[in-house]
Amino acid sequence: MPKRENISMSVIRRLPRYYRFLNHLKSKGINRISSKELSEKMGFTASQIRQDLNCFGGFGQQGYGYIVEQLCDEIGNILGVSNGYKCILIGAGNLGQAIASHLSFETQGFSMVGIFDSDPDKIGTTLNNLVIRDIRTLEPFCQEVHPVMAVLCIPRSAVERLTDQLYAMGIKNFWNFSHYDIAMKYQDAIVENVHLNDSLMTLCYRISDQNSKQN
Amino acid sequence: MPKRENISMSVIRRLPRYYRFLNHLKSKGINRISSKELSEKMGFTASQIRQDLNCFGGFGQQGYGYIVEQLCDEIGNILGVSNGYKCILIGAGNLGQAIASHLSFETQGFSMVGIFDSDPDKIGTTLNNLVIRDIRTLEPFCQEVHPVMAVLCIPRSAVERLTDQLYAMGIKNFWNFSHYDIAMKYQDAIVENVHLNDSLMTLCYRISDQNSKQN
DNA sequence: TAGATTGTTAATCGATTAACAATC
DNA sequence: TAGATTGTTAATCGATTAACAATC
Repeated sequence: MPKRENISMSVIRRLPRYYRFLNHLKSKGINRISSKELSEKMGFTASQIRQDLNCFGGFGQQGYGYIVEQLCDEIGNILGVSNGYKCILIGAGNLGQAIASHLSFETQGFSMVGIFDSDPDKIGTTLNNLVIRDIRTLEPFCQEVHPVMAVLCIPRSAVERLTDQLYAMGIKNFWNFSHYDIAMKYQDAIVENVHLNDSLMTLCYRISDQNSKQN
Repeated sequence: MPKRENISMSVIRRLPRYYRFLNHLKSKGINRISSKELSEKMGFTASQIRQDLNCFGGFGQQGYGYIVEQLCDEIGNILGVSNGYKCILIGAGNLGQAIASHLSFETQGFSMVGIFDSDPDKIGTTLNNLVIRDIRTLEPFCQEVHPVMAVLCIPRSAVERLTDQLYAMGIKNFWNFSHYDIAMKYQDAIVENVHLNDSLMTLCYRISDQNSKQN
């Protein structure tokens, strides 16, 4: 199997884009593609594409290119899209609801098995075919079901205590929408942060910057 | 004023983190901080912090450090947090609702002035104190109010036509939650993408990768 | 003044791009 | 076989880190 040794985050973050684009090509019935064609359509360089792919193995054929479906499957395997890791959602507010219903977790490598909230009005109602459970029942639930990842859609103030609890129960992988810095406290945790505020402020900077240059 | 010339995205993406952390220090009543202290608390190197800040000007005092409130204000200005750029939200589904209510746009440099959707059940109802308008009234609205940024919370299939329309009306800045590649088509657009699926798949890769290493 | 810490230049490290030999 | 395109090595570019002179 692949060579794969300390792949850089720069490469890893491009994998989903390749996967998505190859799926798109596949659905259009395209069989074969060269790194040059891919580069033009995706806005990378052909060199980078070949470098990236060769971190994991030689998936192409010299003089021919890559077979779309095969490459797509390979990248899917590398990403682990069919692993179905059990995950739970903490916080069924607006954002939690959006996350739960917007993403088809099944096809992205995860399977949502539980949703938790502390709001009595929400507990017992259903979201995305799952009952919203009382956050106080988190521990017995985890002991029985053993989820491996938690999606954190709760305010920063609530995150510290909850991550402590989750970490103690063996959940060390987080998709974190709060601004609490989990990776700083738990060095061996795998944390993927989505900082919407930061993203928005970056956009703000870029608009401001362009405006100031036009004067 | 600042030197600021072709700041790299790496630097720009760290600015919101500085801003957030300095606000936090300010709220704790801390007056002064050195790059060394900041580096330990934020997980950057002191060198990097000084390099980053000096892209925009010399905000510190030799032998003393930085005055928290002053530095915070400077970064806030650089980001343009009080610019109040008018923006509109397209798509009031789960994600759009979450975005609209989760973020206090006023304090992030933007002011939400309109929400649009095509669903008759949603049109006319209110969200975050704004009436959800018929997407067909987008053009007259924009001609009157002149928003400068659009938040796109609509499916990929709807984005192409809509961005064409928005671009034609002079809106060239986008906070894009879909997977349609706006920047590829409109070279002069400023696009901030939030690709939740990609983020999730990256997490999936990292979990899979660690698991495979433990065997 | 002496000590501390900045601003800035130089060195290192890593990521991207270019070049080309291998080979389908 | 000739042409095309990969896999891979070498060159370039950019970002991070280290070092230190300037100075509060």
